Amino acid sequence: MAVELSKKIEIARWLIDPDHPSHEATDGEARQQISPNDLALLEKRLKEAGLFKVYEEIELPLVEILEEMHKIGIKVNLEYLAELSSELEKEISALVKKIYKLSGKEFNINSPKQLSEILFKDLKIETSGILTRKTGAFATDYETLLKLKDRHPIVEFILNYREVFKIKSTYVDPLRELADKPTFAEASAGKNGRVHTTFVQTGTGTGRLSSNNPNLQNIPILSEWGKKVRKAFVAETGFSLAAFDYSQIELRVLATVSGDPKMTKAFNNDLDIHKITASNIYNVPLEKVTSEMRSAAKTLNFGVIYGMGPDAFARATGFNRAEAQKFIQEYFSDFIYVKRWQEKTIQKAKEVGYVENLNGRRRLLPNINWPNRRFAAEAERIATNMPIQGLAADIIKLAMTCVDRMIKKNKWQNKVRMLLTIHDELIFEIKEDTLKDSMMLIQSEMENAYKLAVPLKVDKASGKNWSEL
DNA sequence: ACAATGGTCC
DNA sequence: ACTCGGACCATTGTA
Repeated sequence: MAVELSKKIEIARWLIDPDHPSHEATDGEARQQISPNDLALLEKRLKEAGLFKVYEEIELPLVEILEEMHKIGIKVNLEYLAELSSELEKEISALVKKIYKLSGKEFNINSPKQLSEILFKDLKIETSGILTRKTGAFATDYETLLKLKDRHPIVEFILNYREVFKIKSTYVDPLRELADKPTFAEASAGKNGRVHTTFVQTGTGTGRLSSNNPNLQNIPILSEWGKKVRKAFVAETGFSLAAFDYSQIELRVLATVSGDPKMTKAFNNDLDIHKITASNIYNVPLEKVTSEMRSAAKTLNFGVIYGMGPDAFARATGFNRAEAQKFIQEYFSDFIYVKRWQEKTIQKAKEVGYVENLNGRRRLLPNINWPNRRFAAEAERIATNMPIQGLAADIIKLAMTCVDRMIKKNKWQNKVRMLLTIHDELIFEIKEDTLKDSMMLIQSEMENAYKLAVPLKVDKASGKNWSEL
């Protein structure tokens, strides 16, 4: 089955300028109908920009795979979700009562404005060190409330309320609402309690996919309530769910693009990268690395990918600014190739006005040369992040195509179903009798989907529901 | 409708 | 005062 012309055009436009909103199809609005001739023009531009391989070998093969994933959907346990919803409802009303009692009046807890009034005016909680918002109200976000925990007993209940309300309103209830409601009619396969997310292929600046209606790429995992949400995603009778995630794919990409010998060596020896980093920046032998040291190193590793500055690193770790600065300096003296690669990448971006990853996927950076340092710095962070995030995205997209091909080669279409892609992770629904064999092959396809300077490592797990993965 | 605030994920 | 990349979505409150 061939890819729709309009889809090709959408993808082509997006590849040329991924941040430009115009590639998305709009309905009623006065939007020029694009003639078939324009695709030829767009494809010519793709070739000129070195984007044609990404277009043809990564994006186009993915179109039908994503359509299939949308049609199949993932099964949710609706009875369980209904119970969970009423359990949450009870929890919410209990918390509401306590909060009203402690505040002495009824108000809308969901309103940051009203909440701020209650906390800092009515209850007269000390405001020292509390940020104020644009609107003038004091902040009431999680970080802030944590600071207030010792100042008033109500805070604990607010925190609990926030969590429970979030779970119910953002996940549990929408999932119930969206079950059996695919976006396209032809995807409907009757009432079987499946949720049909849409993976948007042209929705990000870096090349990643996004997911909406519902977004299944941000289902909770950390909290206990979050795990209960994950339990709602189940395999059909006779099937299991199986998850495969790339281990440290972005840092492996960073090791590759920077050519950093220390980082490369760490991955080639399959060592714990955060521990290695900690050992380097703290100048202690591996055996002397504590969990706190590893944790700080982990933050720093991610920070480097995101272009994090000293302030953000300090805030994330609790170090003061000077200490944070010292650690960052130490990091770059240890991983000097990483520093050099970042500088080179920014330099190049300033010259040509865009960045590109190893496959030629690009992102335009119109403000990287702006005099406004705020904007320029933001563009610089994007410049050093996109080649990493964007290559990781390419890899998983290629892996999806490889796995799809493998499934067809084995005639497993009815036994192995690709359901979800969550940036560095793929989730399948697999018939029991094929579980073991197919899991080995999927893992292998993913690990061999792309050649980096270091191995790609994929961890796998299976279970009857998502929380077991 | 849209901005502001807040929260969940990788 | 503020510098952490990429997404989606719920709710409130104002226009």
